[in-house]
Amino acid sequence: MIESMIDLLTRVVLIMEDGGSGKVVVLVDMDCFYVQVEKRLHPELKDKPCAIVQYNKWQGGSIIAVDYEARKYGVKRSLKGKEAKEKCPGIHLVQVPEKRRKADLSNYRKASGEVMKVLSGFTSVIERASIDEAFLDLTEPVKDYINSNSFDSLEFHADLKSTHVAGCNDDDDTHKDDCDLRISRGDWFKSSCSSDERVLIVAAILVQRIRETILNEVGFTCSAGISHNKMLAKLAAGMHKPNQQTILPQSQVDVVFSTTLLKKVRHLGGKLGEQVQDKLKIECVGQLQEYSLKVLQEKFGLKTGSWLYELCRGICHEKISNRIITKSIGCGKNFPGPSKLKTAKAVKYWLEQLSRELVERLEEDMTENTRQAQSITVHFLPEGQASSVARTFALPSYNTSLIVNNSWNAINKGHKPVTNEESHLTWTTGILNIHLSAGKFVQCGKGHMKSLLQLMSSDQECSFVSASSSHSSIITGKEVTQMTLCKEEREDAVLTTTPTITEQDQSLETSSMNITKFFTPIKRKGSLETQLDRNAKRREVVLEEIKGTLESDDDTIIDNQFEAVLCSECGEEVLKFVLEEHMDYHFALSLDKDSQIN
DNA sequence: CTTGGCGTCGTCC
DNA sequence: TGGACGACG
Ligand SMILES: Nc1ccn([C@H]2C[C@H](O)[C@@H](COP(=O)(O)OP(=O)(O)OP(=O)(O)O)O2)c(=O)n1
Ligand SMILES: [Mg+2]
Repeated sequence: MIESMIDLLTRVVLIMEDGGSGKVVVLVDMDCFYVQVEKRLHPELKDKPCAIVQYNKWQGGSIIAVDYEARKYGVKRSLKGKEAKEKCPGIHLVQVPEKRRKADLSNYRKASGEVMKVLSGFTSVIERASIDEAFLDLTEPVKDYINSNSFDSLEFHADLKSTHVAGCNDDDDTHKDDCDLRISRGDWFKSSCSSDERVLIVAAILVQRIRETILNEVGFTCSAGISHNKMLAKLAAGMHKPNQQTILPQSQVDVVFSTTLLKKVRHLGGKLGEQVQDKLKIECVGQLQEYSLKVLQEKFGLKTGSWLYELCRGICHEKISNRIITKSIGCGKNFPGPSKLKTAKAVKYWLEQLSRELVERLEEDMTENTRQAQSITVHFLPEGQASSVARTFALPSYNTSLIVNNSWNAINKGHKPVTNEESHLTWTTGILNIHLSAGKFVQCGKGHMKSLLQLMSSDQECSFVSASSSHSSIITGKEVTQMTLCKEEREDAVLTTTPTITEQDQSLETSSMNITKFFTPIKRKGSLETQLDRNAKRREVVLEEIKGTLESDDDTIIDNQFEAVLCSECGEEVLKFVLEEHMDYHFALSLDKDSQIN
């Protein structure tokens, strides 16, 4: 009787563990990503120790990515270029490209897009987690693979050359030799008769294939973690790098967690992790199992408490959203100490630079993803303040002047000039950071067009799925007359943040899409101009743009020559009869920027 | 110019 | 809703 009770309880626990869910979650993480991007561009650097720096004027610039050769010398992120040279004299430092006097990350974003596109050929459920990471839900592809392939377990061993199992004997780095992984992992493979573990082995075969495809098609290596949820997959991915993959099954959670530092777990790398460590006097995630749900909730709150309670048992309900493009597009710049922005002119200049970059990226985004941002948030950090201030305004069209103007007004409201010397504004306290971010995207367009990327990623058969099972399910005939707020593609798993024990209904068809309409509402200013007559026409164009914006701004209608208007280029009050002269200033500004592009 | 600089996402209120 | 803040890459 008592035994059967215990048995029942054990079953309940097993079901609650994510291993019991049968889900397969993978994190793909590119190896030293920016370095690989630059090495692809400059193949002569391939076998050299290498790091990426931005802004090399001060102390040789800051390092933001380091390859594995240079890491051997102790070079790491956040070092100055100078310091890296001291540690590794042979290191090659590649600078981040600059445009408009700021770092330009577009190369890396594009490369990231290439990777996401390859990934989307393998499963319809992908979440872009960062510029170089994506979570994949391989639950369905694994099922399909099992249903369409008769395999014997020996085949696994041959296929899984770069695969580790977290917490196994050979899993620490004590053996660096080429010990035969098939033998060293053999025991685990043999004893892995639970279906949860079997699906992870199958997943490893698929992931190996995915990684090979990425290498062949875009030329980058990556590492991967293979498990049942995001937390475990992320943890596993970091265990063996570069160019390797790690399985972390539920059965290995306890042994792995007994030595895993709290801060290594996703979301515990910051203040919360420190709090947990300090309040409970523990170091490793596994030690959290000693505490009851009640105690954890008392100490850390209801939500965080139950999250911790499950987390330390390998359970994590975090949803994998279906999205391979960003939900916001932003750009910003710091102006530390000596370079802080002290004058209105300086602030306006940098607003102009940032707005131009933003509009450029937004326009590319619109053609690529048939969507339009509806709002801009400007963040700025006044000297002396602990944190930055944010103000949001509507973005009716992709127009640089409008963004500059509204941002300037926002900054002026939150940060009044303290002194006004000789007709130009001077703040005694400067601006240390400005950031512009566009968001609230709406899908747009007429007809049932989809972007190229969406078509290729969602509508096609998964690459390793046999022809027997079809995932395609195109919803037709639905009328969409307005632009629709961008939402993630979903109709799949029901995942709650509470530990409900629900059998996942994994229906066969998983790829549905938003019905979108084709849409081309934005005027392309000067798009037909040739390079030759560009400058000749430029002035006119600038003037027209400025006037156009002035008139379209409700509170800046020009009535007579002596009225002061808010210039939409800079937000400054300008008398109408000096407006033209004032615009010369903006014209000069625009030429300045053109010259910086080259 | 002390963990930098630039960029994303999610939660809380 | 927007805005502050945390966490991450
Ligand atoms: N604080 C950070 C962290 C990362 N990155 C950029 C540069 C990295 O190349 C890329 C990916 O970050 P990762 O943390 O994944 O680091 P790497 O890919 O460079 O190395 P690893 O092989 O350890 O993943 O993001 C950055 O600019 N600033
Ligand atoms: Mg990486």
